[in-house]
Amino acid sequence: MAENSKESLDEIDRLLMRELVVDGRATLATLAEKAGLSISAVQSRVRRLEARQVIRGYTAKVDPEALGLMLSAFVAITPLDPSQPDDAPARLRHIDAIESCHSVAGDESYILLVRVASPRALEQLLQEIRATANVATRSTVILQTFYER
Amino acid sequence: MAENSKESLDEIDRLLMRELVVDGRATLATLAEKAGLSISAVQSRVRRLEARQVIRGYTAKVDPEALGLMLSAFVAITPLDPSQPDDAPARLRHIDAIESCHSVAGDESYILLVRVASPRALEQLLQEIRATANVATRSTVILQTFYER
DNA sequence: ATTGAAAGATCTAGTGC
DNA sequence: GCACTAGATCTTTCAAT
Repeated sequence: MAENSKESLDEIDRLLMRELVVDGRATLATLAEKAGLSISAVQSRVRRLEARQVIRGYTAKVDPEALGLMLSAFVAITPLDPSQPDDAPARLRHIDAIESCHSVAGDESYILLVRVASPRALEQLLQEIRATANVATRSTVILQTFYER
Repeated sequence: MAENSKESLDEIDRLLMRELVVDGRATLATLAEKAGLSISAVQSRVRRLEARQVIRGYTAKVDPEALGLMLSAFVAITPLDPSQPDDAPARLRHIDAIESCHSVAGDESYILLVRVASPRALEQLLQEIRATANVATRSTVILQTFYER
């Protein structure tokens, strides 16, 4: 994980990022007004934040249930063979249903967040995960999501 | 959680959403080209997806570590007093460090994802969570995030 | 680093099919 | 539901400070 900046972020940078998190399509004109700067000044700041990868990109927030992904779950995974190199995250990367993958300091090695259409689809996904990465899985089904920011 | 559409999404809607998840700032012209439709047609579809809340908004993806939030953790919480109404998510909603809040079908009632600057800040946050919602907490520190889509 | 201004690209709203 | 057009708004680029 390389460091990505020599200079730190000032208050205006933080303001711009806060605004862009709230509205990823905010125009430079809007941002300039809130920051009290000219459009060009805001533009160069935003481009710099993007180049430094402080801002990694922009995305639409989509309702998973609207896409038919009615079931979400945390899946904790434990490698079964300690003698093998543990490359589970790389092996699992191609599986679309896996939204995030973290290594953790807990009973298990990794925690995934997955989204599927149905309990049946979760079962199939777990089989795929176990077969692909040679791991045991422990799943915690999400009943309701109150907020995700 | 009310249903939000009578008509289902067609292939073009799905294409547009995929593109907008990859690039939340994609222009209507770009989307129109990929969809093989006119700009107006794409515009009305995107506006309709937004109105139906299939697309819930747009956001900049910001590197938490660039903001000084060096430590992320899952926090599982258990209400301590079953005789009280369980409104933990509402009580915790105002805490900025909490990125997401789900109720789950597992040993605990809720799982939060939190981001803080340091172990010391995590300790303070846990105290705040326990005091605010009258709950026990069990934390799992994230060592590395391989991907979050 | 910030400003200002001009040219080009994009969005929006209206019309008609 | 889709396409086309015109006017408004936004972004980009560049010279200047």
